[in-house]
Amino acid sequence: MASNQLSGNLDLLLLSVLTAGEAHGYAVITRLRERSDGAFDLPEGTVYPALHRLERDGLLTSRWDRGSGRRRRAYALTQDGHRALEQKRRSWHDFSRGVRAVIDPGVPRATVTP
Amino acid sequence: MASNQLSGNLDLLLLSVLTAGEAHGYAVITRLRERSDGAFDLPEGTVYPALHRLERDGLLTSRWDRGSGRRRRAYALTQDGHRALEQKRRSWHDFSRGVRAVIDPGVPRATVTP
DNA sequence: CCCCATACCTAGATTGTCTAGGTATGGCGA
DNA sequence: TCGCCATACCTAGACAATCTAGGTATGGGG
Repeated sequence: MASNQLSGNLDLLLLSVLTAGEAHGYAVITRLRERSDGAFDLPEGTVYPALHRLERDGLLTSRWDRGSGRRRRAYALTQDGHRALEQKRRSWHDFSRGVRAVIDPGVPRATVTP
Repeated sequence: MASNQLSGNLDLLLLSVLTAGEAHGYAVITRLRERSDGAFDLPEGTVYPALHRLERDGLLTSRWDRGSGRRRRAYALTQDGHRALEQKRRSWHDFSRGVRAVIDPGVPRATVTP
């Protein structure tokens, strides 16, 4: 995948994989890789700080999980997190529609006003 | 549009609007805004340095155009530019497919191997 | 003849992702 | 049983890209 292409869309991806339910950081990375068929294989140094930032901004909560022997920090979406996810999904659709409109000149956009 | 969403995809957009033919920087900004229905209204401080970078990397050439009174720097795609554009289009398609796969869990991807 | 849209430019701020390190441990294979 | 690897977490600083905020100049319309 191109270098810094996911800049600005990482939050959308992280929040998305957490809609399936609580997960810890390492599992987020794994899920992301699996769900994208290997396209998104993010380094830990990218994901952990991003999760911390999202928690700081109130979109995620975390708890230490000692269930399976090994210590894990499990993350879950907050109410604000769900709202932000919806907003970011819309934003993504607008953005990708914009890109398509620019790179596929043949296909005109639907006109909004009659 | 979300803050830094176009990070990593700006080159794709710039090269795309230049496939229609030679254009100068200001016109690139205008075309981008029009073609995207206002979604991409990029500041000059973003576009001019990006054009310089693309020229430095050999994807664009430029010439000073004194045709219409006012001085303009007209940019055009090079051979490498065309190739890079194709590559970036493919990269975009892979990326957006990946995002869709992650954010729309219901829709499974086509399996590549039989 | 004045003003605004056009047209160009750049230094530095900002931000986000990645590199490159580090620590710790549970479980499996030898 | 013991060593090693995958799991699991973390952070400081590098790096790259975009944006902010300035600046200059000019042609043409009102």
